[in-house]
Amino acid sequence: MNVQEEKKNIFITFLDGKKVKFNRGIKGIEIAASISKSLEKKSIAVKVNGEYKDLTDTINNDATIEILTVDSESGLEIMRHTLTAQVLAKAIKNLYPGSKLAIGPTIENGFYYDVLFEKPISNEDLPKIEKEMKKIALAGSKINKIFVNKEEALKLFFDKGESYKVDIIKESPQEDNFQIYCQEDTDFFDLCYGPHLPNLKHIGSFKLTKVAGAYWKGDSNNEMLQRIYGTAWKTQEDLEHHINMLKEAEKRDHRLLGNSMNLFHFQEEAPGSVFWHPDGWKLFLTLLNYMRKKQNEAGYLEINTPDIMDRSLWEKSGHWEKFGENMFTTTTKEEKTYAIKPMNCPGGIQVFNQGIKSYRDLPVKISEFGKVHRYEPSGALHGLMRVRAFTQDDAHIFCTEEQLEEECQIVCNLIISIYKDFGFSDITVKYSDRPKKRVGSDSVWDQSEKALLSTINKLGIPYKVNPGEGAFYGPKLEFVLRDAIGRDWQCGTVQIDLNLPERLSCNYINKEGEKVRPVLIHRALFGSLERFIGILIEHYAGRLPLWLSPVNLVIVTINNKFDEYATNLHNKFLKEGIASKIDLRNEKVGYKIREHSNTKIPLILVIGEKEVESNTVALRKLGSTDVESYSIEKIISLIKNEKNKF
RNA sequence: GCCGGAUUAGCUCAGUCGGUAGAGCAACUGAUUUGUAAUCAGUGGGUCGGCGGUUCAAAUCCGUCAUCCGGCACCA
Repeated sequence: MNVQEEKKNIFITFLDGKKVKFNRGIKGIEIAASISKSLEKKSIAVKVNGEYKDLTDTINNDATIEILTVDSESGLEIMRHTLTAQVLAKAIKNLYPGSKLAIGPTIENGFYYDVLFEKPISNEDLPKIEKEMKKIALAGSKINKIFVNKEEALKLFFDKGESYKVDIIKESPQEDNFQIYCQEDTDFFDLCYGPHLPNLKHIGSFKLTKVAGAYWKGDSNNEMLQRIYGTAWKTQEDLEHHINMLKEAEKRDHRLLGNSMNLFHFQEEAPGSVFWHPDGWKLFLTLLNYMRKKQNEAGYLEINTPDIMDRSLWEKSGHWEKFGENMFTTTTKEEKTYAIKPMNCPGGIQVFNQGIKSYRDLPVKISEFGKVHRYEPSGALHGLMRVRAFTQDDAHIFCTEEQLEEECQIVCNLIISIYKDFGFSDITVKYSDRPKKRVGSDSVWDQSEKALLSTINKLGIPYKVNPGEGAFYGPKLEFVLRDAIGRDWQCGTVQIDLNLPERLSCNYINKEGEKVRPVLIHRALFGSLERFIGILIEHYAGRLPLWLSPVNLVIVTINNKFDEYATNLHNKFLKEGIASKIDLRNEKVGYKIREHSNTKIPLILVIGEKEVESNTVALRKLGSTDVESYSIEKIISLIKNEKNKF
């Protein structure tokens, strides 16, 4: 090959490894066309060396490429992106010419657009906007792109009155190659990093789902815009499938199930605080006792500390300054100010500080099922997931710097083994480092961050980094579980604290006979019992496994000839420690079964003539229509085995 | 806290143009004695979230507060 040719040609590598020679400056669409007519038609964008590009972008160097269609995940995302940035945005401008567009990105399963409307819109306006979007999509316009420099871009959007776009351009570090996308035969254009569909014929099925508020640039000091959410799919079938999934997920909502299972309620006089009903409290205690057992086995010592302590202690700990606005306080007649504890650590440390500790005592592991109160912002409250009063399965581990990493690992292993018992496998772990608002010196932070990072790396769990999201006193690991509707909630947590031991003067005597500071690990495994119960209810859709279920079984009679047999059986179960209910009502079996199925009792035992004659029970498990026959002894041993599983 | 929406019987919800409230389920009473997800009939049940205003008249219109819902921000 001569030099001339080398200049003219580039080599394109396809995903399957095939290498093909093309002219320098070839476009993605031309490569697609060279493969097949149908690919040319189906293609929507191209991935060049891992970067998403428009089909009309030129490729000037050797590259590995992938031609994208809406069949792929990334192709689908591009479709959603075009839908929001070109179709939704244009529909909004058509219907509300005075509105200002901010940003319109894609999200999991869909997209949103943030807009400042002259007059606020509500959910009722969505069908109208959706109709306009369909009209625009149906036109199937070609999408063209032009490049402009910063000055030109600023002028374009300034003239249009799009002040948010002007802001974005102003803040951009780039000087040239601002991409402006427009639709042929219309005057609509928008700034975008792309890529976009080549035309609107590729738009699939979509639905606008909700309107919500959102701050400009996500900063609560800025004005609030309105955010329109939508979901989009390749086909109508996919869309309907997704909507049905959402509907099913809504049925798992712990707030609804908690009501129908009679577990708890909330009321106006105590916003964010739970009224636990007998069965809910039973579940609560089952979890608490489970954790108590696990922690005893792991060498923790359980304590209990005051709920209300003097302001001075909270000032000393730093909470008063850093956490004050979230604390409930109370003042006595003598005008002494107390705080209701928002955290258990200062109390726990007072227990550690009693007496002199030797290095031989470490690590000291002190646990407390402490109920904490936090004045959470009203808009944050959400069923059991976000409350103002909750019980933590809290513990504080005091150890030497040498022990720190190993102790963190032991805790992480414990968390994972515990989540396994509840059927959680896909746990997200987040690592958060130093926030802006913090106490302690930077060298202390360096040390604690290093310890936590190396712990998680040794453990081999994949994790995400949340820069600046740590607690004010130290970096943390968070174990995140997902609720039925896909919202993430922090449950377990491991936090290193090199600050509080200093502030509250913890120490131990080392080998050399010197007083030194121990390192403190805060950790919670469920996190909050309330939140964990919320997650559990949604995870199991209310069908709690037998060992957790507040009611193990209900005995249902066919008619009142069998009352005596059923009552004896019920009493026998109770004696065996089985949570049994009995239903002797004069109702049809179907009626009783329906009712007890709705309250999610795991086992229904039906008693009729057959059972009385053969001294058996007819067992129907929740969610199944099969009926099995068991002898009394067999059913008792089965239930007891299941109950004592953990 | 912020934006939008909601609040009517124990629960789920209807209530038109402003004219003093209705259904289903549940509860209660009676009949029915029933074999695996709703037997029939009757009865009772409401300061329409609180307070204020407009009006001859307010569940309905306006204001305000509270709570809840969806997000945002916050989240030790």
